Amino acid sequence: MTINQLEVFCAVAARRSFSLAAKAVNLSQPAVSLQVQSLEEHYGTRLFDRSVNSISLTPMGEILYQHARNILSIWEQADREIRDHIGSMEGEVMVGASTTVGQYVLPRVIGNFQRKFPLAVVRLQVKNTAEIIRLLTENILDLGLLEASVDNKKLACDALTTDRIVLIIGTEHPWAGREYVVAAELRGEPLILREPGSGTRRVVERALRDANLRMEDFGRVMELGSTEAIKTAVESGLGIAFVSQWAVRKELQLGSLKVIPVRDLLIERSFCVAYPRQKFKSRMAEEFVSFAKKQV
Amino acid sequence: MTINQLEVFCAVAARRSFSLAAKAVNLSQPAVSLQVQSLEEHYGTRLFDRSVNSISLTPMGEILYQHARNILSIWEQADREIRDHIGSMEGEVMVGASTTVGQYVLPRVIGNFQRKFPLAVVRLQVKNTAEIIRLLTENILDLGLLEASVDNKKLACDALTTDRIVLIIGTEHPWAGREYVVAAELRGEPLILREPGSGTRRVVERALRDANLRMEDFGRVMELGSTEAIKTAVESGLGIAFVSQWAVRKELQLGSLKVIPVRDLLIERSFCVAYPRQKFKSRMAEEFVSFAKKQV
DNA sequence: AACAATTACGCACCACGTAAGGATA
DNA sequence: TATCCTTACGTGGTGCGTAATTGTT
Repeated sequence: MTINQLEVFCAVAARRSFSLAAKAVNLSQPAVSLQVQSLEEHYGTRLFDRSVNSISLTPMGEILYQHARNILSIWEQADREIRDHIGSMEGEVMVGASTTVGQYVLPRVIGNFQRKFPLAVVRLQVKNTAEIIRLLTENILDLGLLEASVDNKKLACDALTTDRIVLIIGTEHPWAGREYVVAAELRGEPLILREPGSGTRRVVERALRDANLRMEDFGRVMELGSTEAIKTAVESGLGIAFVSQWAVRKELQLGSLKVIPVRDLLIERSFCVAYPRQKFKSRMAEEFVSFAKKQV
Repeated sequence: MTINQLEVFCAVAARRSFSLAAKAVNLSQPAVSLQVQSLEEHYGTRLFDRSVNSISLTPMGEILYQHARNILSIWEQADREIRDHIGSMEGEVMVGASTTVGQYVLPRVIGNFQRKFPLAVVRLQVKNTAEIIRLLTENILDLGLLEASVDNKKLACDALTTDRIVLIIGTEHPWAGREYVVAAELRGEPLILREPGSGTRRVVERALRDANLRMEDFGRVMELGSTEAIKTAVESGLGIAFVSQWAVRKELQLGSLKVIPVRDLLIERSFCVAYPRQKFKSRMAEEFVSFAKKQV
């Protein structure tokens, strides 16, 4: 038996009408009928007297109505208390994040998290992946959000969402009108890359190698230390670049950059949350992990 | 959310073990896990701390546990009270039944009904179908159980169960070893029938006519005024007869009669409950009707 | 290894909405 | 005819058990 069924039953009992109750609980009239019937079947007796013009509770219905209202109020009370308790939870979470995640994804997650846990203190460190992992194994961080899964016996690692690395070009670029390009066309184009050691660079290099493209195949190859710098460079027409789709949401809205699909080059990776396999240092850290996982 | 889920949750909370709880509530361990997970998802937080060796309630789990136990006890209380009320209902039901139903089906139904409503007074009149219908239209009876559906504007009529009319023969009959016979073989056999006006006789005659068999095709055609007399006659080898399957349950168990399927002759009819379309005279009458319908 | 819990998967059932079907004024 | 409730039916979602997997002692 469902709490919902009790709600529907009470709605009918309170209004003495199936159709009004249906509107009140946002169900179709037949659905309400069936819910009540199912209750009646459960008790093996009618709960409502269906006279045509107005229905009324049978004695058994009256009994159930009293108790059902009690149950519903307790249920709502439990709901309130649990949410109150959640809202009043205090605690500190030490979160580490690698660059792209920390810059473009985490702020939103932390914002929503603070809304759910107003008293939580989230301390964020944006470092490169290796550094984050070190801090995690030393138990200085509670959890880390990374651009690739880690393989470390001491750390658990769950996928959060898949990130796509897209090719961006300036609006003046000859490809600006194209629907897509193929990998071979990239030869000779001036390519802008992140510095070595960047997670994004590693996955881009690997994908290009898989597509039989080498660094020497490109025109000028330029290295910049931040994604923001790369975007600016591409906007200025200095070349093309591969960046996370998360990094260019604003620019796409503004129209200052264009994304061109490379038909035979799909670069994807998983954003992951990593945390010590052992028990969490604080419940808040645990909440943060499960919360992050639900943020898709 | 289901009451059942709360029960499962409480079972886990009380035993601090998923596997023990699973046994206690007769569910598989994974099912219990899923129930709890669904609750945890509903509240967006963990309700149990899963340390390996013993699980414990989180503060939120504690809150829910308190309330859930309340809800369950109210739920059980409602159940008890409703059943008590049902058990204490008084009232009189005037039931009419035609012969076969009244003799072989109704006693069991009334027995079960009395168990559910110990204070109910059921008055039974066994009459022929036409008489029952008359008493119903005159509002002398609350409801009638008949061997065929009635078509009467003042009466509602619901099918209860389908009755099969079977061919019975004595144990000494040459067909006694046969698995089945075909309709044509019936020619020349001495047939024993109920008196004209019997519901059973009408449906048998019609079925035989549909199978191109006429009364003249049989050997001696004998008429007896009761099913009991017919069975005795068949047991004595005086002939074959068609009777309701309900009428020969005991004889089949005893082995004093045999049922031979007639392969190309399936005689079926519906046992029906008929009652005035208007409101029931008493709630007990209403209960009897819905009760009878559930007795399959 | 052994035990406890979770995830995966296939099946069956159930709840819902739409549409059609009474019953009553 | 109009209103209200019930029945019929197709679909999507959910609960279940079995089996495989993970994680811990």
